[in-house]
Parts: sequence; C-alpha cells; structure tokens
Amino acid sequence: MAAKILVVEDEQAVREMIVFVLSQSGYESLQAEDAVAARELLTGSPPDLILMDWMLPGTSGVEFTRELKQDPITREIPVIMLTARGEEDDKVRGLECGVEDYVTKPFSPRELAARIKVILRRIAPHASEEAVQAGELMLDPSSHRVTVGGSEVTLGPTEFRLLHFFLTHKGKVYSRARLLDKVWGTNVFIEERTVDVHIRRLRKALEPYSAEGMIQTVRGSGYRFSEPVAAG
Amino acid sequence: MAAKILVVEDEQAVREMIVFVLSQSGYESLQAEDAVAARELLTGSPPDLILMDWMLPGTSGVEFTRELKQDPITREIPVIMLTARGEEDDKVRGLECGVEDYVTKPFSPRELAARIKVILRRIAPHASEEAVQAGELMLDPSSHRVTVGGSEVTLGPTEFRLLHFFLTHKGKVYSRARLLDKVWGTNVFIEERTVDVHIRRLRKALEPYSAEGMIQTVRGSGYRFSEPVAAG
DNA sequence: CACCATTGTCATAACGATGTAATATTTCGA
DNA sequence: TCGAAATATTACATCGTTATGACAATGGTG
Repeated sequence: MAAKILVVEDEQAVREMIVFVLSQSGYESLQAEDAVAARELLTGSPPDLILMDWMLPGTSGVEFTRELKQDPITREIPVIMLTARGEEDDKVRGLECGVEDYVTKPFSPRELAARIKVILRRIAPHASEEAVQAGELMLDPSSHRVTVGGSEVTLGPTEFRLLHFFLTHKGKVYSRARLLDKVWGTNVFIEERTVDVHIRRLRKALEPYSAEGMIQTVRGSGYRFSEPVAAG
Repeated sequence: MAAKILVVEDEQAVREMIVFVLSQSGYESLQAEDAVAARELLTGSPPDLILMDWMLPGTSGVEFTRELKQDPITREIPVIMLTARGEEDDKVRGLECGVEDYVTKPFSPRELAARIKVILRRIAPHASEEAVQAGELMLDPSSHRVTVGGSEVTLGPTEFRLLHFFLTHKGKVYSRARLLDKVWGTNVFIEERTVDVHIRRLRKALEPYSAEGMIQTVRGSGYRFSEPVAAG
C-alpha cells in the first residue's frame, strides 16, 4: 500500500539521504544512479513517482524525463525534478518537458515530503466502492453510511469495516484469526478475543433495529453473517 | 466549465511554461505569439481572460490592450499584463489602458494562478453558475451570497468555496486530502489539519442559524455534508 | 503607511475509538 | 447436574483523531 518512489540521483550520499527521508515518511524507494540504471528498474513494476536529479552523468534529467514522457508506459508517472540553486532559468525547460514539480537543493525533508504528498494525492484514485446490502441493512462506502430501513446507524471505523467485510462475504464462517487478517490487516498483533468485543459492539449498534441476528456465532469456528430468513 | 485563457507571448518557452502552469490549475488555454495571431483567435469564442506580455514584436502589449478595450466585443475581457522587472514606470501607462492586473516576471506559478483566480472571481465567472441549496441554506455563486432562511451569512472566500463544494457534492465523504484538492486546488502545499480549521470556521458561521449540523465529521475518513434528516 | 481581513499553522483541549483484562453467561459433554 | 471450554459483556486505560483558540504572515485597502 505504501507508495513506491524511484530516486534517480548520481551522488550516492544525496541519494541515500533522500531514501532515508522517504522511508521516514513511509515511502518505499528504488535507487538508480543514472538513466541507464533507471530504465532497467522501470522495466519491473513501475513506481508511483520519480524523483529526478537535474544533473545526471550521461543522459541528463531533462532528457530522460522527456524520454519517459514519450513512452506510453511511463508517461503517466509524475516526475519531481531536483535542481541546484541558480538553475532557475532552466525551470522553463523543465516544465516544458512535463515535470510535475520542482524542488531546489538544498531542500528540507519536510518540503520534499510535502511536495510528494501533494503529487501523490492528485494521482490517487477515488475509493468509490459500491453500496452493499442485506435485507433492510445497507452500507454505502462513498457516503460512509449505514442504514437499516432508512434509519441511520452509527458505527465506529472498525465496526464499519467489519460490517463491510461481512456484507461482502455473506454466508461464510470466518475464524477470529481470519477476521483479524481481513478487517484489521495483516501483521497486526491483536488478541483474538478482541474480535469478540467488536462483534459485540456491532451487534449492539444493530440491536435497536433488530438486525443483530444477522451476525451469528459459530461455536468453535468463528462468526458468520447471513441475511434473515423467513422463520419457520 | 474550465475557464479559457488566451496567452499572448512571443517567447515560445515562456508561453508553453505558462500554458503548462495554467493546465495545472485547471484552465484551458489558447496561444498567440503576437497581436496578429491573437486577433485571429479572438474572432472565435472569446476567452475568459487574457495574459498579455508587455513586450511584443509589432504591436506592443499596451497598444494591443488599448485596442481591445475599444472594441465592444473584447472590452469586457480582463487582461493581466506580464512585465519584466524594472519596467515599473510603465505600470502607470499600463493601468491607464485598462489592464486588470500586473504580474512581474519572473513569477511563481502559484502567484500567477492566484491572480488569475482573483480576477476571474471578480469579473466574470459566476454569472453562469447556478444557485445551490440544501434545506434552508442557499448559496448563490453569481451574487456571492449565502443565506439561511433569508438571513445572510458572512463567509470568507475559502469558506465560501468550501461550502459551495459541499453543496454540489452532498452526502459523500471527502478526506482532507481530497478537499484540499477540490477546494484549494492542485499544487497547493498545505497541511491537512488546515482543513479542520476551515471546517470550524464554516460551522461557526452557520451556528447562529443552527445549520452547522449539516457538516458532519466522519472520524477517520473526513467530512460529509448532508441535509438534516429525521433521526432514526 | 497603518489598518483590516484572510489564511495557514501550531499548541492544547476535548473527544472518540480501541485493545485488553476481568467477569458473567452459555454451551456441551460426561 | 456438574464442570470445563467457549463466548458474551462490561469496565477501563491508552492512544489517536478532531475541535478550538491564538498567532503570525500575507495581501489588499484606504
């Protein structure tokens, strides 16, 4: 989920400093000291953004960027150009070749991180998922709303995700461990018993609407969500 | 819907840089390298604004602007003059010929965008936009006015745009990042927490009319605007 | 030049969400 | 019916998020 950033910079010290800064901000990074190395890395899975030094041995940053912008595969990857002070004039040429933004060296880690965030934000896709439902119960991710027969139900973030998971995985039984994986995410260190508590909270929230029965306990196995069935 | 801007500038590099900056801010642009080319473009659908270089081969920017201001068809189009540093004296003459604003080269993209926004907001744009409303709350872009049940509400520019965005995007949740994108614009370099502050200001302005509840906090996700609904 | 409005940022308060432990209740087999 | 195991429920300390008020910088205005 972390954005991957390709750093193209010939000076190793600078490059590693940048990589460190990026890691601090939670970004993953790839390193290349020149256009040749960068091209090679780009054949793999493409990064979400490229930090490109202005001065590169061999193919210059500008040339390389222009090249990238002509290839349909790399065209969409935003490029931030790193320039030294006093290269202001070149900004025009840089913008011409399609660079998304500039950062002038020396730059503060904070500035770099902020600019990256801005660019990535622009690229980020809309998380517009479709509404899901079961009987009277409806959950709409885009408005982040849950209703039962029109009345709004208030849920905490975790309960919301939990219910969303259930609504998109009706009928099947999920162990606490699996729910932790699917709803909380992998690599979390949480007691399995905690799932019970959130199930409880979810049921409690649905109780006023008599919808808590949709969440069923399967003793020894976990929990299951299923739509109400006409009682016999 | 995007404003169309005519860029009259003889240096191609500068012109294209400007066009790029404009596109980043969501503007459409037309290019002309001199008065002759510009006149031709003006025979088509008129732009919403003109960026005019001071120094033009042939007819100068000032002369050309004066000419435009005498033609009833082009008279209303606002003109921003681009000057080089040290031409201060000429500013007076420039203003005399009816220029709306000045930008001195070299300028930052941000400054240019800001000035354009100001001019567009002031002169032309809202005539075409329709009033939007929610319950008692009404916002009319053309008169730049907000009322609740007839009483006028005073809002700062940012709060106005924020409310306008909400009114045209009811119900959905928007993260702070997305709000920054949509309301502040791309390429802004602003803390996400700042959104909180403006939400606060907007709520405070709506408070006297008990309309602040329309702006809802969705913890962990962002904010949502929605009309008052009967509680469940 | 002084004044006022607007705006972005920060520090701190207020609030809500979360995970855990302790306790109660239910279930199921012996 | 009893006891062990599993689940339900409650209480709570902690942590992260949001709300709020203050402030400084900025730009526009007179």
